[in-house]
Amino acid sequence: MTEPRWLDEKQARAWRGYRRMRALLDLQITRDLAADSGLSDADYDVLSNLSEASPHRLRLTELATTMLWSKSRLSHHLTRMQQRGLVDREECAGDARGSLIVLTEAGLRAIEDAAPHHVDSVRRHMIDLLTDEEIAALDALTHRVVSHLTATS
Amino acid sequence: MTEPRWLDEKQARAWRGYRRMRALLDLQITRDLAADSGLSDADYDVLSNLSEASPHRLRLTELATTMLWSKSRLSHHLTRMQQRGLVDREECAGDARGSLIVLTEAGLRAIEDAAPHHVDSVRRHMIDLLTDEEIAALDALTHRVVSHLTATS
DNA sequence: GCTAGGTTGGTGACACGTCAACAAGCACCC
DNA sequence: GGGTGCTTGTTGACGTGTCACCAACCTAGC
Repeated sequence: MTEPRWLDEKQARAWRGYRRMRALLDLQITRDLAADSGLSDADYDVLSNLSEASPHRLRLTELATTMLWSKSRLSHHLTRMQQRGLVDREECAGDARGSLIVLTEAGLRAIEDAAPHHVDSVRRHMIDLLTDEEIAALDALTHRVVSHLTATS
Repeated sequence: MTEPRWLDEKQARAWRGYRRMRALLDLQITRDLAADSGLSDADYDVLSNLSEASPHRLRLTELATTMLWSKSRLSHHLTRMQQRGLVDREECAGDARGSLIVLTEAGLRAIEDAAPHHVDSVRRHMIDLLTDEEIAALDALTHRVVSHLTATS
């Protein structure tokens, strides 16, 4: 490290703002989700990904990579969700190692009940507070950062 | 819940982009921090807050509220950091219940060594990828959301 | 003073995440 | 077809976060 290039005033403000929003928004949305639906963020993400899949089932590895989770974490979490009846595991035809994660009836009901509340929460605490220009800027900026991060690693 | 107002295309793109950036950026910055300095995000935040305090010490409750952490979490984390010699606890003159969290010499060295690398990481993976207009938009937008969230709760 | 009610920090039990290791299965190549 | 090496999903141990509870302490009102 030669001469560290510190952030200037504006950059520092933006960075700290981002960090703080991130933390507060997380807390609030987690709270709302738990109060409205009894689900955790993690539960919601798993259910939502499964519900968007073709016949409501996905390979564990596939689910893990799209969620940016480790297989281990997902496996642990799925056993807990399985005990609550939200998902199930099926054997995978064609690959005897694999297991298919299936959305159960109860899981489908859970995500369908939760989604409207969740969208409302996201709107109230973030989206509806932004102008169209800010939405566009956020879209552009986040996607640029995302492609940088997925290219590098 | 009457008629749920789903997100339109642009809003959904921005929201998903935000979520994905958030996750990827976290992973990357955590990785960098661990590789460069052997610190976790949590460690860094604690040390950075302490180093900015007047005589390098803060009440536990004060630190917890500025970090948006529970006192319990902070207390647990501090005992671990204390075992590594990064912080220490002092008795609090004037309030026998309280304890002052103090930055040790080693803790100061740790944060001073870590900071340049950390700033570099933040620049490379986010700040330097944004235009000045985007920085300004991010600043405005995050601070609006933050004040909404702090006002409500 | 002293009592009632709030605050402070800590603790133990439990939920969750990470990491390393593993058995089982696939795929390829000779 | 039988190594060789990679992939898949699971497990156990351990580090970390959450929650409920607690003792010690402050503060105000009487």
